[in-house]
Amino acid sequence: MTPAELSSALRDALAAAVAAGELSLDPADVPAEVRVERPKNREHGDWATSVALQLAKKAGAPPRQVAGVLAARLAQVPGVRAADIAGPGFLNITLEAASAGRLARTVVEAGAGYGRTSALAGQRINLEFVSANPTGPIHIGGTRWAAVGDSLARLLRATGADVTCEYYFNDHGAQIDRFARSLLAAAHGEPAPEDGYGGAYIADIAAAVTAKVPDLLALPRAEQQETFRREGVELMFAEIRQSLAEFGVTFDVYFHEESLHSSGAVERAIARLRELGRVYEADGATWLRTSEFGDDKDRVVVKSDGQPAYISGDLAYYLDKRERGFDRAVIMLGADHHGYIGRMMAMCAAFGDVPGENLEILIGQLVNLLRDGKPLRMSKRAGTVVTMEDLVEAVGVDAARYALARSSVDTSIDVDLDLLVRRSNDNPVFYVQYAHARTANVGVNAAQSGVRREDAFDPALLTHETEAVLLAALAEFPAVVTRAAELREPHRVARYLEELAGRYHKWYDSCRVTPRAEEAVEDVHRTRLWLNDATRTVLAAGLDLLGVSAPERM
RNA sequence: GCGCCCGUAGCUCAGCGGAUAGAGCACCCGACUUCUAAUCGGAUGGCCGCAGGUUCGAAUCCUGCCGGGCGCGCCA
Repeated sequence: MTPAELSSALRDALAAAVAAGELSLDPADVPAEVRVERPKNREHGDWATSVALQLAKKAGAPPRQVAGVLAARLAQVPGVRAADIAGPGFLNITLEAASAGRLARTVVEAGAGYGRTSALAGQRINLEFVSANPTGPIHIGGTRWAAVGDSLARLLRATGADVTCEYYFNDHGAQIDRFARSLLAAAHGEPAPEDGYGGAYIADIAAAVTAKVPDLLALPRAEQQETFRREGVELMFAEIRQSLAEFGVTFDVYFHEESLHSSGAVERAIARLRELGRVYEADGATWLRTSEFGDDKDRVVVKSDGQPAYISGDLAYYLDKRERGFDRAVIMLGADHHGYIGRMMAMCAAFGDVPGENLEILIGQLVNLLRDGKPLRMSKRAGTVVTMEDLVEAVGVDAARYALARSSVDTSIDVDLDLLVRRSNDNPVFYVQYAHARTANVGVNAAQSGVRREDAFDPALLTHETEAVLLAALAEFPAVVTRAAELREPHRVARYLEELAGRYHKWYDSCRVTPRAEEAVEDVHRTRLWLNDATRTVLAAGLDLLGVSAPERM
């Protein structure tokens, strides 16, 4: 019996009790869905609901009495072993072992499809993340968005959404000029410009450009700079894509800001807003009335020198996404950009859309790097940047992705390089991966011992305490996936996997799948193999949602 | 000054308004004739920043403080 089935049974019991006059409750007050949850304390059964507490006032009866009515009816439901009233009015439900155990087979037969839902079916989502400027390698912050964003995309797809992952490539504007001048300076052995970029990669890129364009340094300086700009951006872009690919992250669309300017999309977006009466001219500039939509002040979209302001690209980009048919544009930004939320949401509203619905902005807090337990200050200009490549080289893709994705993006996280470099088991990814490897190994041993799933499945034999606990965790997976997708919180999957791995390890410790040498193979072994393989299925599916590998051996 | 995020065990962090607030690490004690000990069992460790409010019930929601981080441009 799955939590969903139990929830339905509870709702039916409630409705029946109302119909029978056992509860004086307005049928309209019967909740459409009765939530069941796993009690923290195992002594409180497999599942629990607080529905009686919530309905007591409306029913005009003490909570425990309401719970009693439900308990009597629920106890009649096949598969339910006991329904107990506890505390102020909780209803604690214990399932028959066989009823809970059947899930093992359900999971194995569903395979990778177990946990997939249709919660977000029909939604067309454009998910934009990383979008690091092509003026340097992806640093640690961008790496966090790569890990979290890619995992979120996997989650959204697992819940039925149609997702396009997009990288907004800021290849337009003054920063690119600074980048070009930095390359130029490096090629001539000059120090980096005051407002430019430093670091070894600048010299590397400059050398690569001069190697590619042989007589470059003989050209007029302005032409040199233009070539460095064009070729440098191209090389940086290739390097970024390469790093992302090695990190296991690929985007469906790499969107170039430049194209918005060259295609006239920026002008069209501003013209649209002008038609809607959202812009005005003042002080020689063109302004957008964002303050009418909750922003602190109006924003300049075309500067008095005639150049489009940065936000104009965002206007055009947002409009472009909507015109491409996306219901929702979801953008992940670092905390240092949270000041944009107001104007971005106002822009969304100015177009006549619904902020928070058509446009969703996820703000992630920053990553603090530690070395020897001390904060490491990063500076792009000084070249003291820890890049995605540095991190991967130090700890590997799996550990890096897992470490960055297992915490809520609302929290700034500390990543201690020395800790991760040590490759110690401080990193929970090993704990989870090891559990998966163990399930695989158990499978191999079972096969060698002649334990075969297809010979028997008798869920009534899964009676050990650790089995009930493990099964309950497996049952929760679809709800975890759905909730993680809806809340855009991939870290929930990681935390769940750690919990599941722990329960598996405990079960492994007390329940053998393969008999000892002198023992015969029995149905209990065969049935446990189903449970082992069900756990393996969920661990693999969960790790996949995080973009982390599920090794067969470690 | 204004805005956003955070404040939970020694450390890093979980915790959809529910029961005795959890995990990993660190520290201490135990379990390797093992289906892989990268594991498991046990012990220790908490004014959930502070003060009010809402509620049958608050770490969770609201308000105000305190502390930390990050932002508040005709930069990109």
